[in-house]
Formats: sequence, C-alpha cells, structure tokens
Amino acid sequence: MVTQSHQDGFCCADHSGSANVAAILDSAESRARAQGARLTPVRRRTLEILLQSHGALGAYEILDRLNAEGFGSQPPVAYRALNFLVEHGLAHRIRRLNAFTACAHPGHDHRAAFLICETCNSVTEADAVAVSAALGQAAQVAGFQITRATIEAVGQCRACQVTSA
Amino acid sequence: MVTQSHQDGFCCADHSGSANVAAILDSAESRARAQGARLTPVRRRTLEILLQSHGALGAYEILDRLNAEGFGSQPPVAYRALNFLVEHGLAHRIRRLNAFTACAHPGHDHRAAFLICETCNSVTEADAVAVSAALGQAAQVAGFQITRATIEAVGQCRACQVTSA
DNA sequence: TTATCTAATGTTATACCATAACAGTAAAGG
DNA sequence: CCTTTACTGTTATGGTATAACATTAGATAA
Repeated sequence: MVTQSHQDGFCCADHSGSANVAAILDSAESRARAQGARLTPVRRRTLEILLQSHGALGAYEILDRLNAEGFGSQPPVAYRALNFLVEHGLAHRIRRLNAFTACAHPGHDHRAAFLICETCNSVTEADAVAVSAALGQAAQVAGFQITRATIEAVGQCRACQVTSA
Repeated sequence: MVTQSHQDGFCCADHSGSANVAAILDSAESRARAQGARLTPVRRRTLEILLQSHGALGAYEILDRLNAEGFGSQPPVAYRALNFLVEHGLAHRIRRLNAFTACAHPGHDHRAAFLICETCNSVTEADAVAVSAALGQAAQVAGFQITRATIEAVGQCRACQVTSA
C-alpha cells in the first residue's frame, strides 16, 4: 500500500495540524477564484483529504473516501479532482508512488523535490530551486529546453534513520 | 505509443549505430560476469532491443518483440529482463513514460538525468552530477538520507526547437 | 558423471493505475 | 429566463505491473 504510513505516530512531526487545514482550504479557494477556477465540493474535499493525510495517497484511495461520503464511485471522479488540484498548484503527483500529495507551499512559484521515506512512507516536499538551476544547466549543455521536471528521491527521513540506527 | 519516435529521422543524431551495439553487448556481458551475474539470451536480446531503439520502450513493446522471437509471451518475461538490466546499470527506467531505455554510459558510476522531448519522444541521458549534488544538499537540510533519485525533465530537444521555431 | 542445489524462465492469474466517451446537472452570462 | 459552458457521474476499456507456482537449465560438489 502506497499510503499506509506513520503507523505508530513516532515518525515525524505533524503535517499541517487540522487547525490550519481549514485556513489552507479557504486560501486555496481564494486563489482558485482569482484564477477563474472553482474549488467545488469534490475538489475541496479531495484537497482536504490530502492535507489530512501523512504521506501520499493513491487515486483509488481518494476515490474510496469520496465515494463513502456520497460523491461518485468511479475513477474519473478522483482523477479529475486530483488533476485539477495539480494543475492549480494545490497538489503534486508523486510519480514514483503513483500517488498524490497536497502542496506544502501553495501559491509560491516554487520548484519542488520530493523526499520519499521508504521506511515510513512519508513524503516531504523540499525546496528545489538550486536543483532546478543545476538541471537547467545540464539541459542547456544538450540544447534542451525544459518545460517541467520531476525530481524525486527515495531514502530515509530523519526520524527513520534514528530509529533504525 | 510511448515509443514512437523519430518518425522522419530529422530529429537527432544516430544513437549507437548498429556497428557498436555488438561491442556494447559484449562489454555488458563481461561486466555482468564480473559482478557474478549472467547476461542470458533474453536479457541480452532485451538490451539489444533497447540499444537499437530511439527513445524509450514500454515493457509490453519489448515483450512483443521477445515473444516474436520465441521467448516467453507473458509480462514477467519482459519485466524480469528489464529489472535485471536496470539493477545492473545497463538500462534505466523512465518513470514519466512507464518505459525503459538503454544506459548511454554503462559502467560509469554516473548520476543521470533524463531529458524527454515531448515533440519527438526522444530521451536523452544527461550528466546529473551537479544536479545530484544540489539535491543531496536540499535533502540534507531536511535530514533526509537519499538512496537513489529520479530526475526527469520534459520539454523540447534541440532539433525540435529549431523545427517548431 | 551424476546427484544436488540454485538461478532463470515460463505460465496462469490477478491486481493496480488511468482514461475515453457519453449522459445528465448545475452554474455563469447574456 | 434561456443559452452556454463547466462540472459531475456513469459505463466500458486499456495500459502497467506483480504474485505464485511449475519447469528447465547452469553451477557445484561428491
């Protein structure tokens, strides 16, 4: 399971304590509106599920939860909501896991790298400005013009290194 | 199709003219042997298919070709050969494309980034030593210990920029 | 050599991930 | 209001990947 994580709560700090989830959702809504997009109930709820989750969630897991709450039951329901969130910078797709995660810093025009812990399955979003610059440099050597990039690392998060030491 | 590429041959230089394919295969065999691994017929042929291909190939495309030549017909046949090649540094998995490509510089302990042209579907392997260093730096800030990384960029290769200009 | 052990191949079966195409509904704009 | 557009939901299907087990081929040691 891609999503099963933090089984014991020992692994890492809280991700967006539920207190601020609502605030994040509201600001997401404003930003979407400003872009002429609508953060509809399914989309909002999908983002909320991602925000409350540790690690990343697969589309079908999201779908199960949405369906349990009265939303549609078929894959496109989840994929559409998730694609909307990704396109609007509110979530990220983690290709290595075939999964999705809420954006940790929505609104910023940030380049992100993802650090995937293979012990606890947590996914941490790291700043990738320097990485991006280096990648752009490497591409330039090849005369390649980058549109977008995927930067994902697998390893062990701080807490899990300690635990297994 | 993930692999359809270079439809008109205008796009990029030849990738490993068939002359050196045999040499590459032989040296791959030696290196595999040195590691106590065997480059069996399916594995060797799979690598050859990748070497002769432009762009990346999906596992099922490889499977079709293998099967047409008398090898097994079921997915594990292709996946096992491909995983072997990846584990031994003879091929790379391109996650964004759910596909595989022959390693351009087998033997080197190189960090690679992949530049995927969305116009001609070519996949170029670029040196990613600096990118890797920057990524390691970013991870260190988070206390994260990287085991391996995926670095893939989508955009336009040199030839396709010219063409569409 | 032959018995044995291990690695590799092949199969069946199944699970997981993702999208195309179409019908119905709700919101925005004239 | 009525039209237009965007969103939601469905059915159906296609693509990607692996688990589990039977068989065969290679390596090892008696």
